[in-house]
Amino acid sequence: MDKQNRISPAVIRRLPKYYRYLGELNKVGINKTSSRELSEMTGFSASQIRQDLNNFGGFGQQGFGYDVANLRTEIAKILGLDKRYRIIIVGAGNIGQAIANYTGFYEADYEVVALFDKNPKLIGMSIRNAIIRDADDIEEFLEKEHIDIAVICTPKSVSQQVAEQLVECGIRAIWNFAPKDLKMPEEVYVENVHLNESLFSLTYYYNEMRKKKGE
Amino acid sequence: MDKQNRISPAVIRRLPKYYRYLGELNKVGINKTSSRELSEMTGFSASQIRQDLNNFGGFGQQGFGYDVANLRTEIAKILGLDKRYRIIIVGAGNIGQAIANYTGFYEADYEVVALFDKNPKLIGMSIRNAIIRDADDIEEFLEKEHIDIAVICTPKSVSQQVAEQLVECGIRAIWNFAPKDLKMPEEVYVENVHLNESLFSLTYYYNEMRKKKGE
DNA sequence: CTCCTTGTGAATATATATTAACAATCATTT
DNA sequence: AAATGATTGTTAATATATATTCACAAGGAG
Repeated sequence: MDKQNRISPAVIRRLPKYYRYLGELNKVGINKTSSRELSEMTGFSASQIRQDLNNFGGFGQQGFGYDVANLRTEIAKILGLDKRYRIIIVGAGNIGQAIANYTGFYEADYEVVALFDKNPKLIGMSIRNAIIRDADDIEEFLEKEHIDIAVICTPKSVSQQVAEQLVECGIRAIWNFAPKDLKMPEEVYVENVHLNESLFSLTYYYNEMRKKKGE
Repeated sequence: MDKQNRISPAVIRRLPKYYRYLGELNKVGINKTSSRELSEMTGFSASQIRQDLNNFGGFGQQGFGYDVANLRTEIAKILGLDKRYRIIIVGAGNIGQAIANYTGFYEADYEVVALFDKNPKLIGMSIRNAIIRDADDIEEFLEKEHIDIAVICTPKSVSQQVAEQLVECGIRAIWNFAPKDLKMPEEVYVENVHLNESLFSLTYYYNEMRKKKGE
């Protein structure tokens, strides 16, 4: 009941997409859908969608389809979006502030509880009810407050060190925006958003297209 | 000479990582390395690294290894980082501004030429030499200026429409931060950064770990 | 009763990673 | 100048992960 239960990461990556498309259907007032319809919207095959969902149980009605709101709720439960998450952001520069202001958060129940920075000019400022605190107070803060997810938006030079400190204080989930691969014990899950790698890939494919067109 | 030459996307995604690690070696003053050493740093197998590089030619010296600076330059060429790119950012909200301020850009020769927004309060402001202009002037602007890459940081509700407008004006590379899958003709390359999907995946794995620990 | 779509399994295809092997060849040492 | 040791470039074989395709019984809606 361990290896058998393990769901392919590719499936997990698709769930948020299903969730998003179901949200769009919901918003337009459509409350019934089918794997075929979802296929047209998402570009994934109907069969794949059914198989993906089947990893977690049967959420549809045979011969009928899926109830949009219900399926959306079920996917939310699978992802854990039915719970509340308390977040801190370490590094309150451009990216850190942008994340704190990011409204996409609030679709689910994520709450940015605090930001941390070294820069005295930033300390004391507040962003959407969250105060920017002195980075030296992280440990003290984490002793008192329960935090689920830490977002690392520091310069890469200190990211590893910051991550280790956070883990020492009990953090087990890191959303890493620093352009560095954090070396972490395996009980810590790190989700990377490497913007420069993303941009470099884009650049490669942009040039490939230009070559193709030029020939 | 088409299907044979096509390089797997997985390889392309690894190149920026090699580039980054070589940069770090360079910075520390190390000018010679090997696939074995790179393997230890990156976590990819030495054999895989050699195979990846071999897709593009031989950059090392048999019996010796790789010259760090040279290999880095070669990877830069492959990705196209030896050229200059002119960028516009559409949507000058939190994310748009953060991207404009993002210094990771300037490792390579990317230049943010302008931002665009609808909000009169933002229009006229400037961020690092780039002025925020009226979104109504995008077409006019693109007629006069050559732009390589457009970054979409608008709300999702208008992202598709904005993208179509950009493509009409000749844009062929889009870096999309809006939580929406853009439907584009195939001569346009879209690189998505879907922050909420990233966060939702993180949430899933965070909960999986908690379950494992709880049992 | 009919039609439709799910849930499910199986078989196959494709993409990617892993492993092994080794000749070629360069730097270094002797 | 020759021997040594190291590491690339390269091919091949295999393993794994993921996607695709087909099929169809089961069961609910109408």
